[in-house]
Amino acid sequence: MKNKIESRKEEIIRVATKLFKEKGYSAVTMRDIAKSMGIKAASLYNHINSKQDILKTIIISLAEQFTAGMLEIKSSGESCVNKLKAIIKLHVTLSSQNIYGMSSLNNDWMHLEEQLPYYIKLRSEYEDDFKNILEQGIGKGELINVKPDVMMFSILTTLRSLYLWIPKKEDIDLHDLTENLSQILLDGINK
Amino acid sequence: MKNKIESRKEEIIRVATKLFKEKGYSAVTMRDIAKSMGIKAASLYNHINSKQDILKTIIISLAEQFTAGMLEIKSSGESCVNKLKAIIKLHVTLSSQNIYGMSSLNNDWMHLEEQLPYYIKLRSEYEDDFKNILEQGIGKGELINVKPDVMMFSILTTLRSLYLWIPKKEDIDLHDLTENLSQILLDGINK
DNA sequence: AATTTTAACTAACAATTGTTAGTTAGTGAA
DNA sequence: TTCACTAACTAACAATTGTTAGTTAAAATT
Repeated sequence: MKNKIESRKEEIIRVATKLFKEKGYSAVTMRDIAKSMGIKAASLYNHINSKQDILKTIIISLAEQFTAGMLEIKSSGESCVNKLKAIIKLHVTLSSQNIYGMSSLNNDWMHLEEQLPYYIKLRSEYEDDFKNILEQGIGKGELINVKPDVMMFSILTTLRSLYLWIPKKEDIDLHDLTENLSQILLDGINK
Repeated sequence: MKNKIESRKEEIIRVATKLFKEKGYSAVTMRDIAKSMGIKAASLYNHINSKQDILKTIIISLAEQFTAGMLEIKSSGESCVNKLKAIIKLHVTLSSQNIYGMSSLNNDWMHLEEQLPYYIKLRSEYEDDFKNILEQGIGKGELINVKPDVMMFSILTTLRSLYLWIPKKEDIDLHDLTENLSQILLDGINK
């Protein structure tokens, strides 16, 4: 059952994810998805339950990967600065592996229906964990004493937008990117 | 003709802008907009030409304000760091005055039709100007020598996402926010 | 008072939406 | 060979979409 080769269902989700990034969930029709695969819209329903379900699969799977990553970082016992570097790396990794899906995660989460409260819970907990790390860093004197809200917003929105930027640089080295981002986000650009 | 009081057309645009932020352009119907105003969808067409036209008005007007702001900064003769601070202030100002419209600018620009090339031109030029300032800063030794692409991406995506964050803090002082952001974006958070 | 203008309305349109029902050709297992 | 299964198809559906036409009551202008 679980083959290495892509199942038809996975293909639908992959194609849909790319279309969702280009036009947004609401502007993509089932006929668009079908046409991209060279079949008819009705045929999609042999493999998936609904359009909603495609979106849910994309978003929840990604959100849970971020949650799992944060859990590991949180309990790593590293310094706060190292935890922040690990968060940066987590975003670079997941974003580069899911450049299309990140768009739905960022822009189409409000079109989740039953799963909306669950998504919001995951996101809130992620942000709380992030903020806790920053607050500890301030408390221990590792970080400057600026409002952790503003700090988190600034860093997290940069990381959340990585998907917009990674595909533009085909030759990009992800390790370099992680290093450069860490430097910029942690130490600033001012000499 | 040009009264201080809001015209019906302006009211439509204001209401639509808010709905576009909540659900995205494609998911908002003319009947949604009309319902929010307590009238019927057909009545909207006494004041506006099309749904497209509402989006165009929102996005192009905002994009042109950013272009105008950048033009002023570019030719100010200030140091690069001060130019960057001015850009931060520009984004805080325009974002706080247009928290709903910024969402369309960021997420619904691809649904522009005739005006899409013009929008893309404005955006490219803005980013080129931004990058030039960074490159000059590096050349003069004001800024650290990291890829200006990564620097611009990091700062600009933070600034472009301000609209998501400003409304959450009702008591926010915009001057404080500008200062905090300048510190974080320019000098980092590492002590 | 007569008129034009404004801005709402109802009714309808053609196109498009997500989805279901029923059918059919091909594939692997019994 | 027979059988069940897979995955495509055509046809259709009810609902919703942006928009237009024609009407009407009130307000502004003459």
